[in-house]
Amino acid sequence: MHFQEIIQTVKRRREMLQVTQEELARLSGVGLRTLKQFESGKGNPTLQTIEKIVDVLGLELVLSVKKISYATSENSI
Amino acid sequence: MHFQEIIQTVKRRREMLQVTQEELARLSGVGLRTLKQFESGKGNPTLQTIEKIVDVLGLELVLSVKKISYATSENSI
DNA sequence: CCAAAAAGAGCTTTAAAATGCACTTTCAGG
DNA sequence: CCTGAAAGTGCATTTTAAAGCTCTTTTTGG
Repeated sequence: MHFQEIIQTVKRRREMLQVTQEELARLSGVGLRTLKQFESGKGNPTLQTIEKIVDVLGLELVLSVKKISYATSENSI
Repeated sequence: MHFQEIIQTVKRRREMLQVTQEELARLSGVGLRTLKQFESGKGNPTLQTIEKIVDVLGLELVLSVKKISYATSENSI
């Protein structure tokens, strides 16, 4: 899952749960500025920061074996 | 997947592939010191740094919905 | 339409990550 | 056993993340 995909997933999840950035920041104990930077793709947060954020969203970061991507067809998840 | 689990997974994968820390550092373009810090649990790398490392190991970071953990039985993966 | 909420963005300071270098300790194989 | 390789660790410097504050722009709902 590329960086951008992680960002989009987090953002969508937050919107789906109807949580504002400010609320998520507060609930996760992460700075609002940090969250904004992350969601806008301008940040590069540490693992611990990301874990805090995704935890509140009921998500988790998982390591898995990379999916094989075929040259011609890039089937989205 | 908690921080520690991610660390252990990366380390095990590296060992499984019989790659030294030095080689992995080189192949991933991450500093050797950074990798060592990470594997020893003393570092807290950024998302981009982690992605570089796991990429070389044929792994990827994925966001998934958190698994429900039952109170009494903590079944490992 | 309008006002409040939410998101976007600039700025600055502090803390921490990244990393090269050198040295020590542990491990593995001959 | 011994030696080289690999891993562990201290240190210092540079770069970057974290985050609070403020202001601007966009969005939303009445």
